[in-house]
Amino acid sequence: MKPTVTRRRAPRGQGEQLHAEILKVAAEMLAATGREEDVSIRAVAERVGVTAPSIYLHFADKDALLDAVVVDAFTDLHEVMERAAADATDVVAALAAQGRAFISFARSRPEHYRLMFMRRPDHDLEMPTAAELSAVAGLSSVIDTVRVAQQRGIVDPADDPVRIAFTLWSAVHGVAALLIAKPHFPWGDTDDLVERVLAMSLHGILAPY
Amino acid sequence: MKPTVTRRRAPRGQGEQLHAEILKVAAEMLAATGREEDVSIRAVAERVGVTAPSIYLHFADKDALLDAVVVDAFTDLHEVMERAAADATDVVAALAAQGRAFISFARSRPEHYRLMFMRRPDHDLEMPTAAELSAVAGLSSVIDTVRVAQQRGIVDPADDPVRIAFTLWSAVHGVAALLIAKPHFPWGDTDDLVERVLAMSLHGILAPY
DNA sequence: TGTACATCAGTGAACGCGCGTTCACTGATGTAC
DNA sequence: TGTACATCAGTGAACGCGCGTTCACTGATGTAC
Repeated sequence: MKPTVTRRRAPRGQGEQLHAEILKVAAEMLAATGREEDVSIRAVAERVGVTAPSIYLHFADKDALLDAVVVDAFTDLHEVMERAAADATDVVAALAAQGRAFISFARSRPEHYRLMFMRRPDHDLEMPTAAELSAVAGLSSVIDTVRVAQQRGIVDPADDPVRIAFTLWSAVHGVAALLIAKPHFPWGDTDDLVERVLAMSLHGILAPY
Repeated sequence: MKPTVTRRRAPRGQGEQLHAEILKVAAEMLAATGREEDVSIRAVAERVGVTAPSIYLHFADKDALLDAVVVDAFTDLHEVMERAAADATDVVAALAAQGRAFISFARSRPEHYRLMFMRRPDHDLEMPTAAELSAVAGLSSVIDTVRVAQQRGIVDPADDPVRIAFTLWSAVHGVAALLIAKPHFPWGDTDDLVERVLAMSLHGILAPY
């Protein structure tokens, strides 16, 4: 049971350090191996250089560990979306940029994305929790952009910005999820497909009302 | 290891009967329990009224069994899509009907849909196979409808109907997949969301070119 | 400055579990004579 | 028509596996005196 890589034991107040390292390794392994099931408590422990039971000093159980990874990913996504909107010069460009950013986040971290948006819903059955709220937060920047578009009269101001955002979200999630799930499908130029989805969605939303 | 439900042994030429029954039970269990991992060889065998090893008389291994379920589901989807197009009165209505049919197939058989379109891609790494080809087939009726729309001049005839179909597919998959993955999310009226996605997509596709 | 002691981060061994799969077999079914 | 036999659908027991998790513990670290 001895981990192959040994590490120095943390000094007194430093328990947090191992917590962070476990989290980082779990996220890395998930991204690398690509299979949620392969990120076992034992494997994470070994990679960190610690025995399996010591994981439980920092996380209640395996679900808690994965949840923490997901929360981190939601935070990252939120940041990415905010930045995309900030860099754009006009509203329509901002919406397109956010869509593009969302999809490229998904494609660059497919296994994180999978846990965030494609996982079986057993987990959030009981609780809306941090992860769920962050998901909403990830959306919040799109909702903001839609609101601006409404103020400019580019999008129907009488409509509900939240539902418009959900609609756009569906489209970008669709292409992202398909590309992740079926990478060997004969898509042709995938970037072109992404652009087509964005163009279709924006045309559809901006259509004269 | 004795199955709790006993069944008559199949007469000589009738080996096929058990094959079909295993397939049916596997599909049912998948739909009912909702978790791919819970559909174990042992559980299927018990439900059929047979011991686990006899599954191997009919399917090479667990993957082969699940693949067979998926192939069946693709066949059903293809049928649903064809029928939706046939019942519509004009091309635009046909496209909308196909989108609606696709999404409602997904929502009525979420676990089958998950295996069809949301599964980790390990499986089709080596082979495009029956399942993949059926997926294309499921799409083929949409491609046909798009072609008709192009002939009528409703959609840009210079564009590639296959890529247009992929784009539409992304949108409908998006809303279907989100509703399946996050049933507890505060969507509001989900049917309204579906209609919005369809309206947006069709507007986007039919936009004056 | 030196020693006894409390703290608590991390260990090692073990648990029970259900899984997919294998293997040598059994015994009902159908056939040949 | 009756009997010996071949076929092959299905059985029962066992395999090795990796998993999440528990529990009593150890021993380095820091503190009190």
